[in-house]
Amino acid sequence: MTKRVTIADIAERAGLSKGAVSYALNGQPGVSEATRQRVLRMALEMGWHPNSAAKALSGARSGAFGLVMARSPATLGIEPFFMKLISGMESAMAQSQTALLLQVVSDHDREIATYRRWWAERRVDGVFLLDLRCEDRRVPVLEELKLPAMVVGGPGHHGSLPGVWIDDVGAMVVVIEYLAALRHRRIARVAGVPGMLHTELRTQAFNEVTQRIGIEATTVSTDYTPDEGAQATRRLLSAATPPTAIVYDNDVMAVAGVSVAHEMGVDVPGELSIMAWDDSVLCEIVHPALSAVRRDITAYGTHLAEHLLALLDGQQVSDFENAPPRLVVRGSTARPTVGP
Amino acid sequence: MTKRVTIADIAERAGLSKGAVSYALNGQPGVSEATRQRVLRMALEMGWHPNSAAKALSGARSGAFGLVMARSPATLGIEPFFMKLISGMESAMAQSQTALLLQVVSDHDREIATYRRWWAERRVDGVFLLDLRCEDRRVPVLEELKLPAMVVGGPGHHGSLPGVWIDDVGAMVVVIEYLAALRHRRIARVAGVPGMLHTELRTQAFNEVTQRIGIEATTVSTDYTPDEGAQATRRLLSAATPPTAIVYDNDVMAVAGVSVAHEMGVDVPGELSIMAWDDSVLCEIVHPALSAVRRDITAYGTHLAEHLLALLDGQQVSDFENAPPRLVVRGSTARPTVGP
DNA sequence: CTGAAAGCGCTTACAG
DNA sequence: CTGAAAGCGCTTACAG
Repeated sequence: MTKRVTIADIAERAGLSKGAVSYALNGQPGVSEATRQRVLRMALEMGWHPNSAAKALSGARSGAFGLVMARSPATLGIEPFFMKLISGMESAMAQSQTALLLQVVSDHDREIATYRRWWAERRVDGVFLLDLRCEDRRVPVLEELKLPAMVVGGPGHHGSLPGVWIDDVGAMVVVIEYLAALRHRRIARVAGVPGMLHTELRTQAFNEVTQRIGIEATTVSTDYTPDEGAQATRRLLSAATPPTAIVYDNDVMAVAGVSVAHEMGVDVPGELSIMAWDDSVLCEIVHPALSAVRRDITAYGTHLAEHLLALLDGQQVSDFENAPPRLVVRGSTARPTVGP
Repeated sequence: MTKRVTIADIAERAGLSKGAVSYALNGQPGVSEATRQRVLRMALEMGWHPNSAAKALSGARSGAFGLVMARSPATLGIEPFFMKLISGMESAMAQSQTALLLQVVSDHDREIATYRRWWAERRVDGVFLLDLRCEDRRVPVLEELKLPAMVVGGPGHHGSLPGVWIDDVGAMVVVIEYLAALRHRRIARVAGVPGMLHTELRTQAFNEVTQRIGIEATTVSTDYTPDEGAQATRRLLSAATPPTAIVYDNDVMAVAGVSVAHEMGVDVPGELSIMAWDDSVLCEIVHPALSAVRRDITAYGTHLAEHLLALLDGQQVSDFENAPPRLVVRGSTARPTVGP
């Protein structure tokens, strides 16, 4: 096991040319079925795996997809979202022997530089674009490079690149209608980073549905960190007529919100209902456990990878909407006990 | 920008052979300084980047390190540890144009299969081995493959592979002595997965120091999930003489512990002090904020990558101990108000 | 100091 | 159905 086996070794042992072995191994026409079986058996026996560099160099694919995460060190790793997404991607990629190249950068400039370098180096066959913005400089770059890409987000604002998303608008409607049915009349929203498409879609839906139902609505923007989530909560609860329900744009800010409520002596859910957006194990471990909008992130990742693989196979890939989110009700939401 | 630039293009433009261009680009002797500068300028102008496959195939490195995470979907992504570690690794790898290949698998069998495949495919130049166990089947496999590897953990039990670790034993001594100084006399430990080296090292240190000081000690094993952390806490607090302090092996279990205390009406820190092991933003967002053992995980990752790069450069790489952890005291630890 | 050539391990037209 | 050969884009001894 100290030397790597090549197709030349197999060819020699089988008494064939390297070309014939290659055809056999790749299921190409040009060899008899008997020969193919013999070669496949030998390759397995000898522990052959294709040299990824040689395969890539001879025109085939590099066998890797790229994922760049542009985030500040502070927000890195606190949301379970990304590991789940990655895990879902890989379960689809494993079957086609595709690896995942991960790069963490500080901003979009470096992210774009990474795409250009990967393209020039032929490092990856395609990429996943995270955190789509309404005006996203990265989209035209990927279009220009003709680097196959799947956008994590939508609908809209992803140019000619195919997008995969989850229906945020519908979920927001469900959330607000539920809270309204519980007789909440003042609802606030602690939103994520402005300019991100899903933030804007949710804000727009929030505004529309609250206006339609006749609910007093407030939105506060944050950078997704628990620190800003806590500050936003303090500000909202310090108002003359504070909201009786707050909807947070992620799980960690909602957890921070519960802590602020404790700190200020505000009863959850008696005086304040709290709703988290991505459901996660975090929502279950705080007290009270948090009601949340649950999305199947692993399936999201799987769909993204499947579509990117299809794109490379030359198939027509269109946009795709995942299964809609579900509302998971736990102890943090209830009919308010304090009158308006 | 639609066609990739190769050294042949540069050679033609410069009126040189491909070999000369290669020497110039790689800082090898064999070209005059003037020629080298001219070639470097041209390469930059023309947007040249080496084709990673060609480079790898011609005997050089693949330019990638591999990281396999063997975890159940349930525990995936809840600890900020890994993203921080990865981020630290990449900051060192970026300078040497090395990419990170990430693979998520379900168990060690698949992890080992991944190492064998990566080796045969020449996919990676080296790997990082996570979650070292006392009896670790993966170590002899990497030794057999002669795949350069850095072990995340130690000291000990990593065979001939170099390890990088943080002093868990010393940290445990500091933690217990601190709690003892606060007059805690019954301390429990909610430990991670048995068989993991750092779990065993901490347990051993916990037993030794509590015995030396004369403290009543209990250890409960878990799988690191908040669910088991919560259950362990309930069991400990239901005892006839419950502990007045609990040390948890990660942050999410400590947060779960706080929730259980709330749920059972146990005052933190009055009746129960809670200490988390890895400090993270989670510890800051709960109420009360958690005292914790803080380790510089990003630096940990950076050291790991630096050492693996050095190993590939043929340097003598020995084991390395990171800067010791620090005790960060917040609101969850105090002198117990209830007598023993 | 420079050029021509072989080789890395594959794939793929092109002849037989 | 099969073999011999060129080529992918680099690196690196080997001659000049």
